[in-house]
Amino acid sequence: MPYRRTDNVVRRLAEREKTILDAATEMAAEGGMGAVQIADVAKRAGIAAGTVYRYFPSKTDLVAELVAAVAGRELDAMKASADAAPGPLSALAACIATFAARALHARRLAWAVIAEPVDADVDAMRLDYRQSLAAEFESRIRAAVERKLLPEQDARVAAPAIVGALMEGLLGPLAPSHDGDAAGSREAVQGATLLALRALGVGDARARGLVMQCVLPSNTI
Amino acid sequence: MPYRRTDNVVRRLAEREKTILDAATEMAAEGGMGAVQIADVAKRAGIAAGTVYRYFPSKTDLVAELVAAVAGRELDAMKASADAAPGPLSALAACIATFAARALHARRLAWAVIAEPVDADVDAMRLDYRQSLAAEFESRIRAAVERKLLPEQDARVAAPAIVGALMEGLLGPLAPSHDGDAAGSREAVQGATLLALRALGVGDARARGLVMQCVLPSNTI
DNA sequence: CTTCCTTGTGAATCATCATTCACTCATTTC
DNA sequence: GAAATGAGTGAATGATGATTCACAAGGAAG
Repeated sequence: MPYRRTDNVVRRLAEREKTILDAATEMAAEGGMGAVQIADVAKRAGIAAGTVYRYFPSKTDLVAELVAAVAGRELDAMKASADAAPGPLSALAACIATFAARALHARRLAWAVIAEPVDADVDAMRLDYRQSLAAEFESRIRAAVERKLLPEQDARVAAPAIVGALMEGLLGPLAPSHDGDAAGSREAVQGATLLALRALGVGDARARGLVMQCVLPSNTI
Repeated sequence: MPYRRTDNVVRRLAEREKTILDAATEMAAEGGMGAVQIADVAKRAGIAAGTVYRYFPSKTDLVAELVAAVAGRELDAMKASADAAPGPLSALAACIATFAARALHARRLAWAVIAEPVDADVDAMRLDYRQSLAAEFESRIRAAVERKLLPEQDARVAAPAIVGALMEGLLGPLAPSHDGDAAGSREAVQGATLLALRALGVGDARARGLVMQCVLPSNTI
């Protein structure tokens, strides 16, 4: 039995895999998905290009894992803040506000992971995230509709529409920028959340109340 | 004076340019922006690849013209239907509904022209369209806000958010499909318009009224 | 320390497309 | 018809970037 992976080696391999993934994530956060190029990722991770392929069978897989990691974190945060809310409507508000606040905080990365132009293979991966994102909103919308807290509506259309509204309103290239402007960011998040809640049929006054209630605490990024 | 362009030649050249543009548009409508490749466009137009470059200095220019052509048509339709409306709020509703209906009608093309993943150069061109689109909504939102028909809000955020909501809710990969289902399409357009109006702060009841008033006539694609 | 296997390397390869260009073909003018 | 010039061609070129692979280096077992 001339060779076997030692715990030490296993740990080092896992660390390196994480290093690569982190490097790729940083590239995406700084320069968008287009900047995620194997050669550059390898350089940032301090390894050779070929080594990346010892850890990920293809670039598509690498990007898929990166998207999954980011998506998982975001979805968890959304669920946590929503589940902590007192009722279905404030859960919805919390969910939306959390997504908005966190996305705006890491704007470029969020855009890269959700929407930015890339090729078809990678795009398929991102679909999963958008899917989960929409699903999260959708189930909460349904819950609220069932309890007559929202007007009757097709949650299958409403959920992606909310995702789209938040994306374009906060992250997209047309959205105003709030670099290093904490107050402006908070306002933008509140505005977007308000808009989203109203879109679902919450009255303006009620929506404002919900926003006031939830955006401030969920500010924890 | 051994050679000069005859009217006949000028016409033929113009025709061919249009043929190329049409071919590119068809490719985009069928397979998305990724399918717009010079060699394929040339083949569909019945010419050699090199000939395309007699008409367009680069692929980016070709795509820019294609986007501009589609965008112009859409913006005109939106303006026309909005200007025909009796008041600022129904103008807004008409504008939104027209965009939604027409986009859903040529879903793939609309998606390609507005949002679909492509490279940076091309993306810059599309930005103009989104910009104009958002600007169109924005000015109408401002008009309505000024007359107290909508609650105070930041139109700079609201306008792109509406674009995003319509895009994702109707066109995006998560949106339900209504191929050849006219009734389903109309319903989707109405639902999306309703959602967009509510997002801007129109009350549910009022919004429903506006939708009923405008979606049906503006059905003219 | 030797043998064996795994991991790391990075230059070379491949694939994809836009773009070019030396050439042929068409049209105009005289 | 001949000269002149524009239009059309498509194989060759170039750029970009992912992927491979023959080899080197490193750690494990005896």
